[in-house]
Amino acid sequence: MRIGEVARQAGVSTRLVRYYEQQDLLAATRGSNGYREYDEDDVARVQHIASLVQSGIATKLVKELLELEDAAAEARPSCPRAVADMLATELVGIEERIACLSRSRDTIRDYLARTEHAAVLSEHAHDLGARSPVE
Amino acid sequence: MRIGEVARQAGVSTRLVRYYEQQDLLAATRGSNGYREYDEDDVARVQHIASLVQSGIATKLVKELLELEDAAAEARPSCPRAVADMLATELVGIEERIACLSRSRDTIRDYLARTEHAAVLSEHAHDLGARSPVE
DNA sequence: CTAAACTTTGACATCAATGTCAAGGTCAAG
DNA sequence: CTTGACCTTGACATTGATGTCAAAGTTTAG
Repeated sequence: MRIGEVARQAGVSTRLVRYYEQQDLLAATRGSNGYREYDEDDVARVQHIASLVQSGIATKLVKELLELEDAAAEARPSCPRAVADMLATELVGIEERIACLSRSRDTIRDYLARTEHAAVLSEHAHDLGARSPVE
Repeated sequence: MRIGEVARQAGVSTRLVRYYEQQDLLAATRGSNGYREYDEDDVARVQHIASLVQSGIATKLVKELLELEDAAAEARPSCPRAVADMLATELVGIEERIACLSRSRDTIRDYLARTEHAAVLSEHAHDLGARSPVE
């Protein structure tokens, strides 16, 4: 599949797909004509990247995260102490974001639930499971 | 307390505090000398704003969220259908970010737990409760 | 073959969030 | 009173994530 298709399926612009590649977050094989070629996994990867970036994760960190996932297989990975510290720091940053967003999610949900338009909650029904603890 | 102190306590630059005020996210009383004056609640508000912005929430939306929280008291708020729809849309956006960040959090945790530096997890100990479901 | 739709690279534009610097007022300690 | 630390406003610079446009090659449908 070519760039236009992957962009459409992932819901981003082709510009961004190229940008992600330029930032080393994504690799594409090239056809003999020079066109980038992708598969379904790439669509998922692009979606993942876009989500992370929209969540305020800098592309530099996104790259690290993707590498961690790619290397998820390794049973007992080894990394310099400094890297582990950095990751731990990023981890708390991410945890803080989650807590913060969870709070806002609850705020919106509670608000909507009390308006006369509570119905929109079930329309845009997503995962209206039990309120998860703020973690 | 003045701007330098609130900025220090909230962990942001004074520049940002003024920026937030300019974006109507924050209000300050003014002393007779023209200096902005804040209290502890403002520190919390600034921290909250900064967290939201760092989570990729645009200031325009942050403003909406803060207004919702401020108006949390109203028992049965009324809002135009269009506003409710907009909030519902933002809600799913936020839920997606939470899911995405939760996944990355798990990735980092799992990775660190398998390295020889698993200790950093308890050092930067934060809330190491049971892994919450990805919601 | 031709026209429309796509792709490539590269440059330039934009927008939001921040930093930084300057010129001047305020305040507190010595 | 003077000096250093802090505050004011305002302007300008930067950075990251994007959009947009242009010139040129490619592919595909008719």
